Amino acid sequence: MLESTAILKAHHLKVTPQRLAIFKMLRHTNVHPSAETIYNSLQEDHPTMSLATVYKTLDAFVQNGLVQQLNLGEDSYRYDADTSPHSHMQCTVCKSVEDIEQLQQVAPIKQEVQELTGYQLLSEQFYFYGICPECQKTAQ
Amino acid sequence: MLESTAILKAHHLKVTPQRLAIFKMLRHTNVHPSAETIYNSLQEDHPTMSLATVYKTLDAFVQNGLVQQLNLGEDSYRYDADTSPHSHMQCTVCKSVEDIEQLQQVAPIKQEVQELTGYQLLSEQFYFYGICPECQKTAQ
DNA sequence: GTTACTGCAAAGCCTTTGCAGCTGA
DNA sequence: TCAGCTGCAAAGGCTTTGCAGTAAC
Repeated sequence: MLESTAILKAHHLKVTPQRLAIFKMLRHTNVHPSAETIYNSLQEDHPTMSLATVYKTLDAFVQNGLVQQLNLGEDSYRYDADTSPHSHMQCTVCKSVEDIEQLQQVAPIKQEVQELTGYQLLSEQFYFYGICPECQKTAQ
Repeated sequence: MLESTAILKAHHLKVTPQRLAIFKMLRHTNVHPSAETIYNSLQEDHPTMSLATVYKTLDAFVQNGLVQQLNLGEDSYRYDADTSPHSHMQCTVCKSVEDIEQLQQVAPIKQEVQELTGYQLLSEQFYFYGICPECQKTAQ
């Protein structure tokens, strides 16, 4: 994995401790945190960092394609440092979000949409909702 | 098409002029309006109706499965009276939203996700983004 | 030395809530 | 009648903005 500092520099973003902390945290988690979650989890190491800085930083990352903003129909956005094209799945019980990488069936559906609509397709977001294996066990 | 009044009654919703107006408007449009758009377009016929009533009404409709709430990553939600399972496509230029009905490739991707994740799949939302035929012409 | 970022507070915006009065069934 | 809806105003919650001070380069 490339060094976080190098990636920020490559995008002409000034490397500050706050930015590094947010970026590294996002790259090392798979929980798809919200701005508030990020803020809280960095409170201990960066007690003076403000929520506004988290938002501004996340915005800068999204603008530069370093992070992807997820809109799962909750009250707030979630953020994902995995920028490869992939889908997301949310458990309707525990609200956790999982990445679904490399679905074979994405290409055919994109092609069908393109043929059907005449749109010049730029991107897509697939959100799946269901009950995760863990919560299925608990329910029994 | 079933009468709007009958549909509301069937869901034990009191039939008020405001609700009828909102429901009919949604059933006769394909622009996927926001709460504010609905409010504005009904101002002439229902000048005393408040935005809060629009929100409360839309919430009641969504709870009863009469209307579906769309989350396209804009500042506000959009609403769609077409409750059949279908996908949505938004033009990134003119921001218009189109329904995409009966995609053949939805079933295979759902099956792939189910097998891959072990989730009990409940629902899904597919959002496509691109440039519509109209805007493609304009750009040339 | 500049440019751009941080942090605080305040504001913005969409949406929800509380409540008194009204109305549909 | 009376449960439930409307409309007004106020509040809520997430996110953005303005600005002075500060830090990165």
